[in-house]
Amino acid sequence: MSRAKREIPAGGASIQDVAREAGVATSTVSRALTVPGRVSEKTRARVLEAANRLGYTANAAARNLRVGRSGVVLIVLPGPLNAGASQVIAEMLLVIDTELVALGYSLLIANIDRQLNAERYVLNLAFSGVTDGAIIFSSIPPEVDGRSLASSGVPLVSALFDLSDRGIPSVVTNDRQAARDTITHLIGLGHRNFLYVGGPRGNYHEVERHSGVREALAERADCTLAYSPGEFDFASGSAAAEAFLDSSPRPTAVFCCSDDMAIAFIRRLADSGIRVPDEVSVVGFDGSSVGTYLVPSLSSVRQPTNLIARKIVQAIIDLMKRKTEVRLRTVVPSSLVIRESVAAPIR
Amino acid sequence: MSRAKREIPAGGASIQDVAREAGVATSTVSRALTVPGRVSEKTRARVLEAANRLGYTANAAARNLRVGRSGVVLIVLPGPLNAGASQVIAEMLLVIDTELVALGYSLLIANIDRQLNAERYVLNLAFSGVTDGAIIFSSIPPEVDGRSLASSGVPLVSALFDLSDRGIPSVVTNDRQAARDTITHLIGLGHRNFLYVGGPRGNYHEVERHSGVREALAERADCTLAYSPGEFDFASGSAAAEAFLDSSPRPTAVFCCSDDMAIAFIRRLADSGIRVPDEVSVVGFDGSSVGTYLVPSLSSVRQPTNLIARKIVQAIIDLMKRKTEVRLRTVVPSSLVIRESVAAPIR
DNA sequence: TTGTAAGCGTTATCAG
DNA sequence: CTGATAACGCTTACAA
Repeated sequence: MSRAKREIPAGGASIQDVAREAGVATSTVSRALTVPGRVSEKTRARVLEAANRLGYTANAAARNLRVGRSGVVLIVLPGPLNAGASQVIAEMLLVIDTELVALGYSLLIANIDRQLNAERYVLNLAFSGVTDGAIIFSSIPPEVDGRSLASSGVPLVSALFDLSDRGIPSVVTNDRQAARDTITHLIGLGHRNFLYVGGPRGNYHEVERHSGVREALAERADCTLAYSPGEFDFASGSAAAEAFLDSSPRPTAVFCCSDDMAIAFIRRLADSGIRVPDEVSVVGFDGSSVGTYLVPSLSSVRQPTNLIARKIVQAIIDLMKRKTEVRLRTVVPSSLVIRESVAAPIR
Repeated sequence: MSRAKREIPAGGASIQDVAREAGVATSTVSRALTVPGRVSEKTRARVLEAANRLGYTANAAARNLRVGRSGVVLIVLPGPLNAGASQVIAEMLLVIDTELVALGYSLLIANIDRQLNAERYVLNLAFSGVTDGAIIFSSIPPEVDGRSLASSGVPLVSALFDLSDRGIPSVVTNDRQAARDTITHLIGLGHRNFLYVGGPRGNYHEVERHSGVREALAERADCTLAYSPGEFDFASGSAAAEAFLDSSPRPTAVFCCSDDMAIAFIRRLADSGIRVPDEVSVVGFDGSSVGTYLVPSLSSVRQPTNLIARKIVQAIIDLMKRKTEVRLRTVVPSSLVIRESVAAPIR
C-alpha cells in the first residue's frame, strides 16, 4: 500500500492528515477520537495509530468554533493574588484549578480593580466567547459601556463576596457570625474593652465583620469598643497600633480584620515593649499558615478555603451545564483558632 | 429604508448581523473593526454604530481559527502558588499579567508537578494551539508520551530555573552569588560556625544556593559548615531547628534556603528559650514581605521579582514575534537584606 | 459502520 | 474603497 508522503504543515497535523494516513474519512477520525463506540474496533485502532504517528492533537479553535464552547473558565481577581501573609485566594485557586482541570476545563486569569482597561478586557473575554463561565473574587462585577459580566450570558459565580442580591450565586463564609463568636469568646475570657481594627469603609468583609463585632457587644453595657479604620495591609496594622499606644485607657483585646494587620500591630507593640498576650490579646482574620510560627503564634479566624473552593466549582459546573437550580447563596462557616496571642486580661 | 428584523441568536450578534445592519459586506465590517484606514470614514462610522447597537464582539474561536493565533500565554506553575509566607511567584504573576494584558494577551494558568494528568493537560493545551507561548516556573518542562512542551513549537521561557542548557531562554537570579555574599557578610561579622538549612536534593535552587555557601567557605580553614536537608517548608525549618538544638557545639549563624524555613526555625528556637540574634543569627531566602514585621524581623535574600517578571515578558514577547535573537540566559541580581535576625556572634 | 458535505464566524485574497 | 468568496479545522446531520 503506497501512500503519497505529504508534508505536515507547521502547527501540527490536521484531522485531514490523520484521515489520509489511516485511509478513512475525517468524520471517522473525529468519531474514533471523541465518541468511542461509534466506530468499529478495527478502524478505531487504525485511526489511533495514525494519529499517534503524526502526533495529532485536535485544533482547539476549530473545535470551539464548531461546538460553541471553549472549556475555559475565567477567574477574575481583585488585584494582587495575595497581600502579605494571607493566602486565602491562592489556596482556593489551587483547589479550583485542580478540580476544574480534572473536569476538562482550563483556567484563564484576569486581574481587575486596577484600570478601566482591565474591566474592558474582561468583558471582551466574556463577550467574544472565550469563556464558558467566570468566577469572580471581586466585589464589583466588571461593567463598562453599559455592558457587564452579569449581562454577558456567561455563567457567573461570586467567591467570598455575597452578590446574591444581584442574582449572582455566591459562596461566602459567615464572617459576621465568626466575628461575633470571637468577641464573645474574648468576653468569656474577661475582656471588656475592645479595639476593632477594620478594613476599608463599605468593603463587604469590613461591613460584615464590623457588624459581627458590634452585635456581640450590643447588649453589654459593661464593654467598650474603639475603632481604627484602614486597609487590610501591614501598614494599616502599624498605624492602628500607633493609635492604640496613644489611647488611654487602652483596650485589652484587639480584633484585626486581617492577619496582616494583626501581625503588624503586634510588631509595633513589641517595639514599645508591650507584650502579647500578657498586656493585650490580639486576633487576626484569615488563618494564614505562617500564624502558627509567629512569636507569639497568632489567633485568627480561619476560612475554610478548600470547602469554599469546592462549593464554587460545584456551582459554576452546575451553571455551565444548565443544571436545574443553583443555590443563590451558600454559606460555609469560618471559625476562630485560638493560639498564643490571646489570653485572659490581667486583673 | 426598511430592514427585516432578524432575531440575534443567543451567544451574541455575528459579523453577518452587523453587516446586514450597516448595509455592507462582512469583509467591510471586519476591515472597519480591525484595519483602520482601509475603509472610508463614512462607512467606518456606520459599521461602528451598527456594531455598537448590536453589542457585537468578534468571536474569538473563529478569529483564532482563521489567523492561527490565540493571544494566550500559558503559565505553568510548580504546584501551589505560594508556600507559606513566600510570594515570589505570586508577585511575578501580577507583573506578568499586567504587562501581557496591556499587550493584548491573556493568561492561562496550569499547575503541574502533581500528577501525570496535569502534564498531559499542559501538553494538550500546547499542541492544540490554544497557546501562543508558555512561561514555566517549574524545573521540569512537561513531557509525556515522547512529546514535550519544548518540542511543541510553542515559544517557551523559563522563570527562576536555568534551563538554558536545554536551549530554553531562562531568566534567573544569581542565587549562588547571593548565597556566597551572605555567608561572606556573616564571616565579616565574626561568625565561623555555620548551618546550612537546604532544600530538596537536586533542586535547582538548592544546588545553586548550597554551592554559593560552600564557595564562600572553601578557603576558610577556620570555619565549619553543618548541613540540614529538607523541603522549603515550615516543617523542614522546625526539623532543622531540632537537629540544631541537639548539636554541640552549635553553629552561630544559620542560612535557610527559604523564609518559611527560617521563620519556623526561629520559632522552634524561641520555644527552647534561645534568642535570635543574641545567640544565633538566622538568614532566610525570598524576601517575604511579612519578614519586616516578625519579631525579630527577618534578614533575607530578596529576589527582584518585578524585574525578573519584566524580563520574562520581554523574552516571551520577542519569541512570539519571532524576533531575531533572544538571550538564552538573563541573570538578575538578588541581594541580602539585613534585618534584626542577624548580629555579630557573642565572643 | 462509514462517508459526504454543510457550516461554525472570521479574515484574507482577489476582482471590480 | 468595497464586495464576493474561499479557507481555517473541526463536528455532526444525513445518506449510503
